[in-house]
Amino acid sequence: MGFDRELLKGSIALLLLRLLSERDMYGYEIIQESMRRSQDAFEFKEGTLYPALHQLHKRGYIRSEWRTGENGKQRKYYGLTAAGKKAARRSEQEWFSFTKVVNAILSKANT
Amino acid sequence: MGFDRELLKGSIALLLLRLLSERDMYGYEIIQESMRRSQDAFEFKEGTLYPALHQLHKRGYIRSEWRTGENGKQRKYYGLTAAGKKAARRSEQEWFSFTKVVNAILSKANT
DNA sequence: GTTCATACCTCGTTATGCGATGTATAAGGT
DNA sequence: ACCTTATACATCGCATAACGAGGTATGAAC
Repeated sequence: MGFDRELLKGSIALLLLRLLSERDMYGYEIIQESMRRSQDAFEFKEGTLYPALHQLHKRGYIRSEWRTGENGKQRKYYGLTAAGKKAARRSEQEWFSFTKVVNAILSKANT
Repeated sequence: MGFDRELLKGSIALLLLRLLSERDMYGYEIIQESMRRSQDAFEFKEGTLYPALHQLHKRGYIRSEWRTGENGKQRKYYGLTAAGKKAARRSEQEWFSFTKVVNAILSKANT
């Protein structure tokens, strides 16, 4: 991943919820899309992604549906439920306030 | 803590290193100081703090020293080693680039 | 016809936050 | 004198989670 792996924790769900709030996506697409947007700095591992998706599903935040892609391959598309959309907004808010607090502590440590 | 606990992971070491780069502090002081700076939004738990400090010590990033405070109580002061100062700069850099990437993914998800 | 990209998944290891719990001292109230 | 509270250190065990490794299946390309 490039980053200290520990930094990632907690932001996984946030990223998934926000990505899916844009449009329905299938697993492999999520991996590629997040790499593309981060210029390969960020790479979802499959061992991370699928369990995370399933967990969000279990929590009722996402729904899943098999569709056949243009290439004839079966793809499992994931999308947000109503609760998921709420959770997306909530977790994004939490992310902003969290980074704000960390940055506050950091900046005061510089003086 | 208020936040999704998972968000914290990985930023703990960062915060400790940056706080100690400012001045030597003892454990209890770190807890109070981080609460003060975040307006009580951020509270280090003792079960989190001390193991984290010991781990940083084991990695050679911090040194510790018992001193007697003005109130007559024994306090264990922690400070950064040379390696710790380097690690502080490194982890701060990593934090900034990490938040940049996450924000990049988030912002594109809004369009 | 074999290799590669696509596409899904699970399991076990490892790491870690932190609640619970324990110890000890000093201060302050009653 | 006694109790509570704040200070100050620490450990242990539970639960959670990232992810490397491994597994299966399909279509395309060479």
